[in-house]
Amino acid sequence: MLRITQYAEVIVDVPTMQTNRPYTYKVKKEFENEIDSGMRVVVPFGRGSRLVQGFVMRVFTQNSFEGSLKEITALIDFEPVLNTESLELAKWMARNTFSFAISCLQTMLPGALRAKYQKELVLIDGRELSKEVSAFFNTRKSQFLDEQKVSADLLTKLLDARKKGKVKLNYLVNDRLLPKKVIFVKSILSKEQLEAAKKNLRANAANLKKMLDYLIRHSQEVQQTILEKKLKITAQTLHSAEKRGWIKRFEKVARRNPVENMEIVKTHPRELTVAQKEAVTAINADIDNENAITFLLEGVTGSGKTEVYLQAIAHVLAKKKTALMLVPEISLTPQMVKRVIGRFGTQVALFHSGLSAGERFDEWRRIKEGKASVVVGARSAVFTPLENIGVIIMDEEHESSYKQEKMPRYHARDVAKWRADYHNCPVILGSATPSLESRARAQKGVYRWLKLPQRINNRPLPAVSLIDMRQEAKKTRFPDFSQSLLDAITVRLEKKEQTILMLNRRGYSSFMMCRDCGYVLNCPNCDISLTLHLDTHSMKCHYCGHEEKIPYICPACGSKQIRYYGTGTQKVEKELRQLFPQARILRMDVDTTRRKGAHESILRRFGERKADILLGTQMIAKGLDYPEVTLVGVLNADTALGMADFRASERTFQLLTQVSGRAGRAQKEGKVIIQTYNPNHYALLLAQKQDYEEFFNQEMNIRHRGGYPPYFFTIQVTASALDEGNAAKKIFETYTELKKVLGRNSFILGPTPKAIMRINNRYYYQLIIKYKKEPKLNACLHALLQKSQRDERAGVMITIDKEPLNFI
DNA sequence: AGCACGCCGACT
DNA sequence: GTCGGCGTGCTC
Repeated sequence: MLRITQYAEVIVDVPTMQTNRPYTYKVKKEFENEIDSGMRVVVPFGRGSRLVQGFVMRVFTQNSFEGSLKEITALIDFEPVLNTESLELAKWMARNTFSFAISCLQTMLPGALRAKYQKELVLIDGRELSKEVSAFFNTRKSQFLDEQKVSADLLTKLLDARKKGKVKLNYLVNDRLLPKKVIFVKSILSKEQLEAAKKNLRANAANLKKMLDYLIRHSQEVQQTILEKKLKITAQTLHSAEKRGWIKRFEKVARRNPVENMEIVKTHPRELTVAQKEAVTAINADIDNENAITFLLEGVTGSGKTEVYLQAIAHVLAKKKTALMLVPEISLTPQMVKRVIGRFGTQVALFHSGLSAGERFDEWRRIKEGKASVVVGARSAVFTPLENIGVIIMDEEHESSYKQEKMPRYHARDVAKWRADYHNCPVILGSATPSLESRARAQKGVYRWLKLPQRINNRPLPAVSLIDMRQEAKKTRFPDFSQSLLDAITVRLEKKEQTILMLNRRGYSSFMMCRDCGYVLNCPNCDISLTLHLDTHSMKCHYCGHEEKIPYICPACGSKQIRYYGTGTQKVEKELRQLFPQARILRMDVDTTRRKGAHESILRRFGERKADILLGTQMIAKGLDYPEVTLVGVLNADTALGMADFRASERTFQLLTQVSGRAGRAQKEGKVIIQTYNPNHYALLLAQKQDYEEFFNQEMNIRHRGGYPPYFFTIQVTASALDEGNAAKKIFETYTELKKVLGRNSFILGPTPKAIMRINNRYYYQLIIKYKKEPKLNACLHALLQKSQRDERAGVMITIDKEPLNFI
């Protein structure tokens, strides 16, 4: 019988421009019936044929590659981890975001499925080894090599031994996949035997007795940790019971449940307002017609957008389809999660960065196996392998966290629309303050525009006052608090109502400066001042992580007159405690929420009214709904306005509108106090009035005059190098190249050095292309990247960011 | 990324 | 003469 040789196109895990294309491999006979596209494989790559992970993109029989082919070493998966849709999406994304295909493929999988490489040194000839090398092997035949842990001296000796053929270097590809093993406990005695054992116990063996009592009552197996918690006993007791032959302990594979300890209350569909009903009807019609259309659901805070989402999801589920709901990381609060799970139960899968690698993997697997039909998650959830999607929802669509800031620089909104096209289903973009881009598209009829103009029960919007801090700051001893805000807090404390205080920290930090000579402590690697951290008692660089002691003497002039400028949450907390010693204060910022679950626990405590004041950064602005909060204070509304970014007003308006919505959500009337140094700025005045329409009009005018999005598309090209001159040279070369190609209706801003020109000793230069229509631009930029491969050798890197959100 | 090849200077 | 520096090219 004639056998046909199979070949496979593989994308290898070598993230560089040069290797960013499929390579053809021969498929061994033994894999012929197993191999499929979307599987991960191990392949030999490069001259040394080191083993790397790869993704099979295509299996075929007609090979056109002329050179000699290597064989696939091993299949990592029994079945594909990526389906056809994911592979197609990855290809599209790589092309559209100027990213490596391998990076796109990797981001679609949970981290646990990403390859981990280990280097193994194998001893071949043990004679005449140096002392250090012998000590490294320490009688073993092979040893793992971690370059980070081995001294530079030993490393050269090891590599030397390798060159002499005494030692061989192997590359191992491991899976990080880790099914969770849980220890279970089960009694192996009968009730009678247990009773007998209990009688023979010493009188003071209280823990053993507790355990025997439990076992007598419950004969089924139980998880060890749960038993320990329930009976307040330790593993010690269980070990001793095992030794006595009462119980057996054994391992089981378990699902990690991210909402294990959450109390879920069943929720029911709510009565809809007229506007909500109209929205649901319109959406459901397009769900039924399998229309890949985009809706913009614009509704003020408290107008019931979530209920619209939930009813659309219910409609989809009734049709035996699935639903994807994207939420910003920051508003994936327990409140929101409870509401969705309360409605749809165990078919909901959660997907966000707060989960451990194991939990993420388990949720991903549930989705893939079709055991979850609703996915709620942050940005990366847009890639979850749901099949037969009936609706995709993106809440708070204006949120900048939907755009990934590192390779691949995708926007979840674009991916959502791509998938909606693939599945023929509608997308719902929801927001109280839509991005100008989306709102403009709705106006032009590109999106279907749905509005929820009324708050539920016609609750009044809270009264918002702007406080001019230019005057106020002079009056008080505490420059962060105006008298009006202090008075308002005092009243809430007396009435036992709650207060939320927000500190806008974007582009803002507390730094150290010498009063005598003006010296500012900067990072040695980056062009940025170090930030004071009171919890670790150190000065840290937020870009490269550099950390050093807090200076008490000026390093420049030796003066002791050192001051700390800027407002950090820690400093404000200290001031608050002085001002209101009787108040219970909770602080929520990156420092207090780093630990897993800390975020939830702070919010829960506040929700249980265990604190009077919640002080935090932007992260408290969204999604919270506490009826007892009647005062919201924004300490510094305008730090974002000071930034040279055309989106500054938009961000400020969105944030203030958002945070104002936190006050007075129940019966009690809410009050919002915004402290600002720019009380006449239109973004602040219109946020005060909660007038999105007027803000949209004014801002669009400004964008039109300045030639900014949404009137123009933008692309940012960055060149970076260790040597400043090389980076500058490259960006000017790029500029000249682009000038040749661009039409007369397109513009280039720059080239300029970036605002923070040096990060981790690399210098950054950038230019921004503004265009309306440039059909050849994509191809041109790809050619540019292709050509700059040679410079990459010299350490000059080019990155391209389509529609960047940060221009600095 | 990682490895080999090759072309230069400074050493046994 | 050869050892080793790292610029350049290539990986199915």
